[in-house]
Amino acid sequence: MSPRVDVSEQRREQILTAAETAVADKGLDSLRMDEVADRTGLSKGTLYLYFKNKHDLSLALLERVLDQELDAVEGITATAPDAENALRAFVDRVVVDVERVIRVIPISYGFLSIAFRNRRVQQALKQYVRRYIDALVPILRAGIESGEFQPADPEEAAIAVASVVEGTMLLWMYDRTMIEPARHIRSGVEHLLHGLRRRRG
Amino acid sequence: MSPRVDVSEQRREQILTAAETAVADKGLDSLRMDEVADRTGLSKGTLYLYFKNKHDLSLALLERVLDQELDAVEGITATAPDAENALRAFVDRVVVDVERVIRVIPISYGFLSIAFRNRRVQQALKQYVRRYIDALVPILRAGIESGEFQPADPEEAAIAVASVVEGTMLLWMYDRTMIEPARHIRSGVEHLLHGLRRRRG
Amino acid sequence: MSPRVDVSEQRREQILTAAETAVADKGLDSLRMDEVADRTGLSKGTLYLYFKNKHDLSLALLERVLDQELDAVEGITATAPDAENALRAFVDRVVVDVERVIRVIPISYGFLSIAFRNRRVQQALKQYVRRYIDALVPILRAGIESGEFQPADPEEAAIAVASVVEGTMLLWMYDRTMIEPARHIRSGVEHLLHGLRRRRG
Amino acid sequence: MSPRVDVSEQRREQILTAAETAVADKGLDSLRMDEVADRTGLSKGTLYLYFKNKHDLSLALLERVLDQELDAVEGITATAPDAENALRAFVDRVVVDVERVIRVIPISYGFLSIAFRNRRVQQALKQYVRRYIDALVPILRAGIESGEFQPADPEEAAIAVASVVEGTMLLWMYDRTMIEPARHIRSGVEHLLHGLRRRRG
DNA sequence: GATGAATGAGAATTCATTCAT
DNA sequence: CATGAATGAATTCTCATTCAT
Repeated sequence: MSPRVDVSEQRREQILTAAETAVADKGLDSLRMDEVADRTGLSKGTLYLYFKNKHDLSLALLERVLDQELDAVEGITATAPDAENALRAFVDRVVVDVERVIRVIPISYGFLSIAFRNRRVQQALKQYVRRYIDALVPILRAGIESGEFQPADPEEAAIAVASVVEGTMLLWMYDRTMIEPARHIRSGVEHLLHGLRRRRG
Repeated sequence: MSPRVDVSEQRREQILTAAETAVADKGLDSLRMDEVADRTGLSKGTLYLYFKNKHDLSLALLERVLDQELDAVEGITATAPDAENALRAFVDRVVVDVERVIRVIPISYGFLSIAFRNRRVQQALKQYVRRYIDALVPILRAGIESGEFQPADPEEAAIAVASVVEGTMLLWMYDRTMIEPARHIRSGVEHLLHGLRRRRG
Repeated sequence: MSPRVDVSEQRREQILTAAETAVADKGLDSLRMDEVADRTGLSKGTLYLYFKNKHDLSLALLERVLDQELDAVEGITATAPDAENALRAFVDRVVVDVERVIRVIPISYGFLSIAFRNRRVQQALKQYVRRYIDALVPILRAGIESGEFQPADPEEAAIAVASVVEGTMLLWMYDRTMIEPARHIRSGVEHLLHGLRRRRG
Repeated sequence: MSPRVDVSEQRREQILTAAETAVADKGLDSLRMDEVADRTGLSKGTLYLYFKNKHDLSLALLERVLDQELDAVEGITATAPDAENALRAFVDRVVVDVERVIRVIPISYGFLSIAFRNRRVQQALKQYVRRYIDALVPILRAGIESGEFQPADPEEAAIAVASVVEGTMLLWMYDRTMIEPARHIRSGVEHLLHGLRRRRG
């Protein structure tokens, strides 16, 4: 809204974008400051004007990746008529940007191993799950409260859905030929839905 | 088959065990040949008698971790009376071993980002999923064929179960306070079971 | 001579004062243009309008420190009745601003190691000693010529006095608990005085 | 005495010697790890096997310089018949290796500015003064107790002597043409001696 | 087989200096 | 005059790998 956009913030984004591409191309452990500089067209020294050190840049990258991920997830406005369709809408949305996800998901995985030791990583990851689950709980609660779903703990159900989504993605990382993310996420969630659904008669 | 176990194989195991502990303590990216040598009590040069280079050692480590994981999973002899209880036995076994898993799981995650670029890593991970699913399929097929479960694709159902197990574990890595692996793996699988179960009447 | 002090000169002083504080706080080798800019409130570029480069700034700093030091020393108007008391007045004056000295003395010391290699530093330091000794020689010469002191070379005696003063200060830098500058400078000079004094009888 | 000399200690010495020469040639602030490596004929990496980092190497250098200095000072066995001649012997010895001193003294000076901030430097410098004074006190005490010198505090007198020696050296660093260390240290100490001496008659 | 001292290519980081605005 | 973002050469430091013993 301000007439002059903060150049500094643009630079950070520019650098993070370059870093993200570099990581997507070569892996987190092959990330080199030199290469980030090259890809931005900036000099190496400039990177250090915006990030204290390489570690700091990496963490900022993780945070940005998770944020974008959450933006996608939270942006799902369930305009669906019922919980079941809301959940399907959710899955559709997740499945739609599987392409983007595959580029950046390994970034998060690369950080899992330091999550125990680094509070900032820990915070970022925790917040991610928290918000992810928080996006799902209302849908499930609505279904349970309306009687569309069987009685259940909404958070546990949300965690089940999230684990199917994230777990399938993970299996897909393991084997990209065996797992088809769109299909298997859908079928997994359908199985859950089937279990959740109230039986008539 | 020789009565005398190859000393050389013992050495490899000794080294891999040291490396595994090192990675569990400090993360894959902080793995140093120096430290492996220290933890083994061997000299640095000796490591190179048993592994071509660091990369080779890391891959051997990944393979060993996945193998041990599979040994646990495949060792589950379903002596259960029906598919439902066989699945529960499976989950119980997985859950029992969560302590060990948490130590070594980040090792696999650390390799996910290389999987695209390294065929040997890719093979190891693929095989892991393949065998994991292969351990589940028979249980589900039996249930479906016996009419205990509703008609479904056994492999898809197996993938759903696997994704719940692995996905919950992943979420747990993200947030160890929010997720309780034993409880949430069980409740996730119960939701699936509920969906799979054939409705009577 | 212009009624209006040169703004430019004010800026230089402002910068040198900031630099002096920075050096006092963190040592000469930790002096950073960045920090001088910060402490001045000026921009880094501006520093280069007033000093050709960092080296130039450092030298100006040395010269200013030595000048201030000399101002203090030369400002001692010996209104004393005799040489002995003139010398005591000198010491009193030196001792009085030990607090200021301790802040800036390390600055000179930091330059000693460059003195061999840099003519300008050398000139500044030489001039300092020259004027320091020149401030003392008249006092000692007066004492010697009046018969108050024994026959001696006035310059050698002046150097002895200066070495006690500067040497005690140096020892004090080495160990601030063992040496008390005021007390030990005084006692050192008293020993010299005692030796200089003409014996009666 | 052990049949096999510790190579590791030799290497440290070798490195420190190279560093000392480098510092003597170009000043402490121009010390480069690269150059030390070149001068030793070792590789850069090797330096880091023996010293944690550059700072650590510098401190070891300071410690070695001060130790050698003290070895020289403490090695003065006063076989002199009286205190006065013992003191002269002391001065003679100091004066004799002025050549070596001039090479290494600026090293200590370079550290004075961080003495406030670094405990290890502080300890090294403190110990230096302590041992320096401790080498002088016995001579002066003997003279005072035997009645050769006038009543005085032996430590204060020792500090006076030390300040003349170190102070003259310092002035000499300031101006190498004006000060002749041998001559002016001698004349300074003679003035002190004259003051200390008991007057007859 | 085993050792561990030495290596050196490669990466991160620093900071005086410049220059377009 | 003043600015401060950008630079990049210079330096420190790391660590997998080798090899003489």
